[in-house]
Amino acid sequence: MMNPPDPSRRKRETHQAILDAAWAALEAEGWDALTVDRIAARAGVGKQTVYRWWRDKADVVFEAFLDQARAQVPPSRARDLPDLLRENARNFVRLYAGTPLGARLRELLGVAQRDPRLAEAMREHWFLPRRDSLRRALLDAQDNQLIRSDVDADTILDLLFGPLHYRLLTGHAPVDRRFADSVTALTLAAIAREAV
Amino acid sequence: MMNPPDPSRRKRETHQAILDAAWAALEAEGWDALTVDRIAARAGVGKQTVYRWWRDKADVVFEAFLDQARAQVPPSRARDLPDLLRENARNFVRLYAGTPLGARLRELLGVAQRDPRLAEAMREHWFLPRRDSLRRALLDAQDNQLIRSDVDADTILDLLFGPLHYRLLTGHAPVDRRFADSVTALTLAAIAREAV
Amino acid sequence: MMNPPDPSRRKRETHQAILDAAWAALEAEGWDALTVDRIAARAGVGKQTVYRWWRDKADVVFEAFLDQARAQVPPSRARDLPDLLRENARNFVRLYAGTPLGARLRELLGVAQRDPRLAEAMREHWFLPRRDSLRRALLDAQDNQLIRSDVDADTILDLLFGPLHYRLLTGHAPVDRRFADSVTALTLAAIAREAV
Amino acid sequence: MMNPPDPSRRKRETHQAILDAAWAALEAEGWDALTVDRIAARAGVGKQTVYRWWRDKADVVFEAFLDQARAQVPPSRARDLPDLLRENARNFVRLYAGTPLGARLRELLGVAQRDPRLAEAMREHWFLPRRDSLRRALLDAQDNQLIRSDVDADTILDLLFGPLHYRLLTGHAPVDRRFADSVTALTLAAIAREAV
DNA sequence: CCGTAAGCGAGACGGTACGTCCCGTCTTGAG
DNA sequence: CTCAAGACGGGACGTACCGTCTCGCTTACGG
Repeated sequence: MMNPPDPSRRKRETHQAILDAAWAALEAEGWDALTVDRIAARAGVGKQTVYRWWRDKADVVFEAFLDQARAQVPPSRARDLPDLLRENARNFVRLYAGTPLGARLRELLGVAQRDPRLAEAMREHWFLPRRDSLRRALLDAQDNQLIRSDVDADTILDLLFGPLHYRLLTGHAPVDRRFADSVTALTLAAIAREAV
Repeated sequence: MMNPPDPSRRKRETHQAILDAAWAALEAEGWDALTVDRIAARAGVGKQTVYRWWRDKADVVFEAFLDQARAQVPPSRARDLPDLLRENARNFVRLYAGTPLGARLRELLGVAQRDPRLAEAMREHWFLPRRDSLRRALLDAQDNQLIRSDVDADTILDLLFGPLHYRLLTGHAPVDRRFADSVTALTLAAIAREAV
Repeated sequence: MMNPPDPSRRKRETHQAILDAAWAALEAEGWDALTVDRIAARAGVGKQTVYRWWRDKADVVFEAFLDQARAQVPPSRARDLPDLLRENARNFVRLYAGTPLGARLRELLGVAQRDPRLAEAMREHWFLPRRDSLRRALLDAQDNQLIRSDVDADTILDLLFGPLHYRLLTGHAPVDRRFADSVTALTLAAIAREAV
Repeated sequence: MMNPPDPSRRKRETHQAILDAAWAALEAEGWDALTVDRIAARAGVGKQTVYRWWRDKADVVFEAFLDQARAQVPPSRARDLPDLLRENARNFVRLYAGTPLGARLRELLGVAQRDPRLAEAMREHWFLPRRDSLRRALLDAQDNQLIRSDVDADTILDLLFGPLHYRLLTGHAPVDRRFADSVTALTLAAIAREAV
């Protein structure tokens, strides 16, 4: 029915206006109060223009989220693995605990539980990229026998990020710097080379 | 306008019929296809009767979920802490990875990200009860100096459950028995008493 | 299912309290805002007690209406037929045009269009009684050759009451004393004995 | 929240489909069994589309009624005023007494008693148009001194239509051709020029 | 003078229509 | 020819009432 749109003809300002409108509305009202109608109206754009380039509300919102989050990553200053893990854990806390960005991350991950396409997009564009650099560092450390080699790097990443996300999503206890540091320390303890 | 209903006058069969209908419909169609109308119709009940006792769909469904999950907990055979942790991790995998129950848990936790009241209910009636017995065991072990005492028991629980839930929700890697055992082992390693 | 209730055990105050509550609520809010729940609550009575003695809302309300209207009929002072007709027309205007009673009469007659049982009740307990005394006077006048005898008395009554009700219900023009007198005069003209 | 819709963008077939569905359902089931959901479903239309263009059920149904009634008016053959009045009275009986159209007219007029906006619409689009041509004829006759000039034309119209509607709504006696002719004759008698 | 059956206040219940909201698709008219 | 504006089919929502039913309590009459 609908020919695939020609991306080269896409208007750059319109694209950004939609993302901005989506993020503004999202930040102001949260996921549930957000409607595609409102995004379009706020962006001064026809609804069809939104649906031409994104599949659905989740799709736009996730891109708007990425667009925002992109700006937030500070450059790493870590010099060794412990530093790096700690820095990542602390960044997580700083960026997502108690911030609009964190609230949106929670909402998006929530929606993804019932929306496989969003889930796939989040894995590919959010979780995996963030894990990749750390995974490389872990593999390096294993190669250099700085940490145990009998544990899958991905499992180690889960040991670090799992508790942080778990608390973020369940809210049973605060996600603060102290917690970040505890998790980092425990993870490091868990993967320390066995005493010889 | 509407006085709070009197729970003592609640019809017992009706209550159960609604939970059963909710669960049946949920299992058959999933969260999104589920409507309060259908729950009511399937239970042979007026829609208002649902809304009299539950605030919304999420509320009913969570109670139906609890009602189902209650039956599934096998008695523990664990004799020491490592056993207990491993048993819990394996139970998690068995009960929630790739089962309808797990799919519902994911959906509910997802919805809870945009529904603070459901979030609160899940904390109180789902997460905390499951953590409590383990927390007691951890505190015991700390008292008896079997594990490190300088780490908060809740943090240890997050180290165990965090990774499991994280994978369940993000789906970036399988949640299987191997993973359960890895996480258990790493957690135990992390909290082992320092070599003296 | 339900045995017919024993009227001798009916509580007199309760009966009146319900009628009063119905009328009070009706006067305050009009037919549509009126619910049996509210009548019962206002009367301090169980809903079932209402349904025990009346078939439905229309039934109660009509009795409440009759109960009110009963008090309003002034004694007739008319001495001849023209006087009597004029008095009736003027009473109609005074009692029903622009009064709560009139608004309720309109509403009830409106509801009766879709409720044959109410229609029947209104004919029997409202319209016919009011027509009867006038009909007798008309028949008398015909016997005494004061008016034409070749016209059905009921038709004459309709000639008098029809226009009044018609305006009351359609509201296309005011229902005032002037109109009442015009209709009376025209009716009298219509039934005057032919000039010999 | 909702801007007023732009009538020029209204889909013509949809409009008619809704009116047809409303009338069909109305004829088949009567006012009370009629629901907006069913109208929409039968018209193959979203419920919102109904509510976009009509305020409520009464609004749609009245337009559907007008749409039907429009087709039913036979051309007049009357040559003088008596003829014209008689023709109108007989048409009333033929079209509304004992016909679906009449039943709907009764129901609508009934509902209008509790719905001022419908009442206004009926006055403007139903009663007044039908009175206008007759009123003109009456004024003509008065100018030509064929009938009394001291009586308001509207009052004369009420004298003719009042009794017909009154019987239609109260049902205390048949609305038949005989009655139509009686009322016509009496009305003519009432407005005849005084014998000089 | 007591038991038993009815009336009663209270309100939960099955059922049904309402009118609103949003989704994602389709249509139109102005630039 | 594009695209803002928004009408459209579809469908869930949560509310309101209807008239029935169920629960204890209280009242009054008959054994």
